[in-house]
Amino acid sequence: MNASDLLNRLVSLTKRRGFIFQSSEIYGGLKSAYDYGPLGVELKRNIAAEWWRTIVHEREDVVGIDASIMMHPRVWKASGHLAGFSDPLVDCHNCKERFRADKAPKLQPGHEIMWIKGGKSGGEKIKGIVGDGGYVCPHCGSSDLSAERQFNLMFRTSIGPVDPVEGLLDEIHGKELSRTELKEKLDEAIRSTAIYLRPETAQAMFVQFMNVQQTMSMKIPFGIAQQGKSFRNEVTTEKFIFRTCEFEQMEMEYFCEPGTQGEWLSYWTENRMRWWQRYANNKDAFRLRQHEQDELAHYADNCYDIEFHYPWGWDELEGIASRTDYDLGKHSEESGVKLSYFDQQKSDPATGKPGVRYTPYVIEPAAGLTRACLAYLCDAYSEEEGVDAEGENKTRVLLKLNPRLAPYKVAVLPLMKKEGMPDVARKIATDFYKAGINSSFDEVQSIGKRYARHDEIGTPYCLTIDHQTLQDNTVTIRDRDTTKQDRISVDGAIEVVRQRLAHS
RNA sequence: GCGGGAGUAGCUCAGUUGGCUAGAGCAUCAGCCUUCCAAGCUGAGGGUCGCGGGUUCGAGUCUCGUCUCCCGCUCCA
Repeated sequence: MNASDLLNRLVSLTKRRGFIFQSSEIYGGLKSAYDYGPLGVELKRNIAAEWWRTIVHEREDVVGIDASIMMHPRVWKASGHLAGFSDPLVDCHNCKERFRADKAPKLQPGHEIMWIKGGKSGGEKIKGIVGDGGYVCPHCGSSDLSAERQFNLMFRTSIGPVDPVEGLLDEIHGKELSRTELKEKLDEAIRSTAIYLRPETAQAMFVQFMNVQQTMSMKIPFGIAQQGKSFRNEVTTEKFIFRTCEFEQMEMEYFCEPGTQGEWLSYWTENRMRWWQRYANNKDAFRLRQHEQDELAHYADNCYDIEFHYPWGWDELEGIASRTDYDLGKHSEESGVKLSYFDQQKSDPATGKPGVRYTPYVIEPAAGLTRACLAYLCDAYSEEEGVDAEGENKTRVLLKLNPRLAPYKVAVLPLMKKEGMPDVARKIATDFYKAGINSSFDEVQSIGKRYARHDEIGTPYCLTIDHQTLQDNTVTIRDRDTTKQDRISVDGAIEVVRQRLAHS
């Protein structure tokens, strides 16, 4: 099976079985937006819950928050997103590539150059003059370029019931304005009420640093964690749910003493790698990649990516950045509020007096939840060749999801719709519901088809109620991966499943 | 956004040089049957062929536009 096949089969399976649907499908679909169906939402929540459990609940040094998606516009000014998210882009009329103007090869304006008309495919050699931008196309060298255009990568909307454009209309009514003047007034009017959907969850953790540290009496080193939606008006989108304009993040900001960021970066990269591998079948599908010096964001002094081997190759899953004191520093500067930490355990190196104040450094493990869904689905998808009861060849499709991540933990199946088996099964299923173990009661069609269906949606355990159940109150428990069955008592079934989940 | 490929039932697909009421398998639903790894029988529902124009006596088929998906560029978690 090639890479494209795997992705196609996954797209097909996730739709057919109620994991992932295209957004607004009946209206032709919205570009790069997806809805999580009944099984998809379970998978996504299970992954998120495992992250929260291991990052927040099992640690004394990390607490969670859930911040508003809309924040004060100055947050984005301070973070650099308002400026940094607008990059001037240029289209090449010759080879049709688009590139960033500030990354294009610089030449003196007016300088004469040669390039091959027709782009990469070759063609006629022609001469040109470098334009006012002072650069040429980095792909073909052409100077036949479009104007620079701004693409704002944050979603902008306005807050307040009054449309800012209304007031502007009154103001300019009857006035003769040039295009430039009009654009300025329009920008000003829109900016006056503009707010942005957050392009990352991180900033709230910096902005609320003092509130969290003080109310929870947190001592450095400590972390603030958050899961939630973020929005980016991506120039392009691609590959199913891999990159979408609306996406979900699981981010943690770990505040530490300056100078210790190196060891904490090592600690968290190792910790996070182990976490990803823990729920995967193929541990080798995850790898760590250190950023090159020229690849680092301006605020980072070091950064690792955890990459997953997707059907199209290695690509990003989580970034673990050493962000120095950049973020707290910027917000402190912009807001005028001191965002620092007073460490009473240490003494001031300058004066020797007890207690020292400093701006903490930050290690940020930032994972994509929607990407996690895709990665674990890719990891889980398997096909096994075999023969059916008639001796014909068949393919068994199964999602080998870790039981903790699987949408249903248990399927409760009456062997037949007879002899009261459905009633017995329904009672067992109800006990599982009450025990907080997500389970499915399923009596539709033959037992073989039901096993196959649950293999395909990743249900790790099937409990089957058969003739013997009616005699001695036992059921069989079938393992998804091996298809082996054990016979266990009905009364102990919940405990057996709990034990297996605990050890998976 | 640019270049390439694609879009017919829930899924996978067939549909001839433009020509009968658009089909198959699987899936779904109902009934019968009762059998532990995608069983059988009977029946049913489900499509304005992605959407919108155009050409034509006639369009799933030709043409234009548009939307969406996949591949490449670009960007990022």
